[in-house]
Amino acid sequence: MRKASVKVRILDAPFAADSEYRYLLPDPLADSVEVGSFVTVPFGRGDRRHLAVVVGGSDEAEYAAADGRKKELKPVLSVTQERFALSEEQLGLCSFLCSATVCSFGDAVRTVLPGAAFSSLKEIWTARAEEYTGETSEDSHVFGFLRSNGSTPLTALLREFGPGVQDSLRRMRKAGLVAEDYEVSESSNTRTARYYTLNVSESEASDMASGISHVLRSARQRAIVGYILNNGKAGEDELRRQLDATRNQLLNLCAKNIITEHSEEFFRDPYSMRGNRKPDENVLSDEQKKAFGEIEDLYLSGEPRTALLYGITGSGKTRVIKAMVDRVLQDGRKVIILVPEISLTPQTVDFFCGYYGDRVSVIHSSLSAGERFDAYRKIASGGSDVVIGTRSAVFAPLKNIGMIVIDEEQEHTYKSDTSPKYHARDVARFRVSENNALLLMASATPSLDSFYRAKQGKYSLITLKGRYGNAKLPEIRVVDMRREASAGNLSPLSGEMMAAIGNAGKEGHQSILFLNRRGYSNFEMCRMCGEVIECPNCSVSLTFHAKAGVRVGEDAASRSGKGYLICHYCGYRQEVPVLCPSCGSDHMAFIGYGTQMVERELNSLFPSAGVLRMDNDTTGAKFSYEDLLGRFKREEAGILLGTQMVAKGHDFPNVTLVGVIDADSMLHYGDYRAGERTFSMITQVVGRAGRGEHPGEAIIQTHMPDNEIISLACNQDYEAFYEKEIAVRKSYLFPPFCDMVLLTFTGTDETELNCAVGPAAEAVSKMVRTDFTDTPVIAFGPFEAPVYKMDEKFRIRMVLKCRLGKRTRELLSKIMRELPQSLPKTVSISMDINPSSI
DNA sequence: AGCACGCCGACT
DNA sequence: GTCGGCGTGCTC
Repeated sequence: MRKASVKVRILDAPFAADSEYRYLLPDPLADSVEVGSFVTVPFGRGDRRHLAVVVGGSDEAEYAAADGRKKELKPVLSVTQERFALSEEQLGLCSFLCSATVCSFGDAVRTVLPGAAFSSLKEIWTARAEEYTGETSEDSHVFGFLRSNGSTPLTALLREFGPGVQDSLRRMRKAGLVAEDYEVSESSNTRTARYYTLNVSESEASDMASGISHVLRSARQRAIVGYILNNGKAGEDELRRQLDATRNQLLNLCAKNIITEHSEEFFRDPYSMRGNRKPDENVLSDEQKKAFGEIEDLYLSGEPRTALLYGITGSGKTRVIKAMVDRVLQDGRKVIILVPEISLTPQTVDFFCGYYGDRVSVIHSSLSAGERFDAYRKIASGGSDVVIGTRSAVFAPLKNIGMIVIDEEQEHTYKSDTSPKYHARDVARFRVSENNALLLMASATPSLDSFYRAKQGKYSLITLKGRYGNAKLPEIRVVDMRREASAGNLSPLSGEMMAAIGNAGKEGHQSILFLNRRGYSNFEMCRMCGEVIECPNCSVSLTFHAKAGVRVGEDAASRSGKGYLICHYCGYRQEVPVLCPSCGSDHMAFIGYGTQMVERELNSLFPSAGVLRMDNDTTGAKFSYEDLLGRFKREEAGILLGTQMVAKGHDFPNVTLVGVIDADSMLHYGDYRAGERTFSMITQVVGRAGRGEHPGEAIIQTHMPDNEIISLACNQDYEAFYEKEIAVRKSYLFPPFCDMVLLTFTGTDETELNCAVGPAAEAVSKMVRTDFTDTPVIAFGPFEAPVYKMDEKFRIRMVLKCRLGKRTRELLSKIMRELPQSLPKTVSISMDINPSSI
């Protein structure tokens, strides 16, 4: 680039200082610097070197400083990371992310590039003189250290000498005694995760863990064995975090042959082996042909368009999508297909991998950093025509995108829960308009947002009504659990449910049961004083989890030693108290039920059926989803019981019964989307039954058979549900009739947080009042977060209802820039625009 | 976030 | 009179 200077964005600048800066472009660098190049530049008073990305050129060589005087620009020092240079579209994506999520430019760059390809500059110090000729003894120590150890990263020096070392280094640099160098630290590709399994029988392990056998004298080692026994296997990270285990303790246990160490060698791309399917058999029904035609017309318009493909489960959405992918590839253009979660939608992934073989790149969460990087380079160099993956795949560096597909469009996994908190749908819309391409969203239960836009004509609505083949929607029965209770049945399973499971088994069919609550019992409570055992780090009750294979009685004494109380928010675990910690009574009761208890119930009711439980506790290890689903598909078990994860994915032709054990459980979250989520979940689960030649049946257990959402879900009537729900949203002003911004104040010191929040909220309200006298922005709060204390941090929130636009975004950015300055160091703020849950 | 400038209290 | 506390404001 032949320019006097360049405009850059500093990558690790603090949010308040995150703006465009200009630097002189020295002649020797001019040829290797382009828009999108990564460079290093001196920044701040100390002229520390920072990584920056070039966003443009300029002819000027000076700038006006804050005091109005002209100042000379500093020079660009070097060009680095040339293989990562950002394309025009990627730069645009970064700016888009910044404004859409209120994040720094650096955060955006790191999101667009593979993983943490490079995090920041590593500062390395080296002695540059033979002898120390300075004055202070501190300096002489540091100098001596550098002399004898050679070049040392600053982080290591800080560890060795403490924060004062920075002053020493600066003094000695002035005297020419030491010098720093910088290198870009790329996250290593060789990270191998280690995990451990038992090498002794369960009963031996159990004796060791409880101390009955005296093999293990250290409490820590006993805890480790107990943990692995309880979980089947355990990762090293997990053991370090949960039990403070050290590598030495683990090696010790390995040496005693009690546990075995494995390293994560099968971390490879599990989808690379998928065979080829014949590229034919995609015969569309008349209705599907019509849908395809409409979508094709939108695609051919040559303008950015969005289509919402709405069709009930089994209506063949995937076939229509496949036909469109073929159509786009024919033109030599590329396709991105987003799925909610790879391991939960294996059939979609298999389907496309089968057809397109090597031309597909799959991006999924279990790729190691190195594999992720390889996939990125393959895609960037034009080696893939189709990219299929979870939300981050929306950033795939494909050129000439013709279509982006979002399958199961309503899923909340498309919204990132870490900063920058982007929604893949928004990013997809941006890329589609950059590429004049088509955005195709598909769902059986679209989000209210999208269906509303479709109804308004902003999206083109394409509907599939028929279930193809001989598949019919299952017959649905609703069971009133209040009646069960008054008839004396206190089991989580109603008489009707038990009978149906039994019948399915007798006929050689399988059942899927859905319960959105893991663990054994919900919580432990004292009958005498009402005390509920809570997590010490979070303001939530602890859930009782039984150890694998252990039968559990009803009182605390019989449960102690047979499991743990576990926090679902931070992972904290403790033994089961037999006596109430508050009043000392021994009347401790366990309330509520989860998947573990239902599993036990099923095993005793149907001892020969075979029960597979699928929840977060049984799918911890890599590929255990695939294992469980595979075993169920091969009909090694008659009953699949699990949380949300049983609702999606595989076709199980032999499943005739689907049971929703507690349809109400999700309705009671204080979230305006609880209804939407309940509806979608029930609809999905019900759609699992009767996909083969046998008619299906669904049983829905509820305490509120008259609840409108439950009954609409039972009737599978999405449109009636939509009409009802959209009216509620309109009258209470919720999305899609407004945008929501969630502002969270987090602090470790409760008093300091509480003192700071009042004035901060007042400052926010004031900004809203002064800047927005015309457009309505309504500020609510501050109030405590639903889980006020989590992982030893306290959280207080504000909610802004507004309409996102240029000015509102500026306001939000101003809040994030200015508010932190008036907050104590222990309090931080974060912002989530249109959060997936409240 | 660093880093320097600047304006007040406990020391020689 | 000076050293040093950390409040305030800027970073091309």
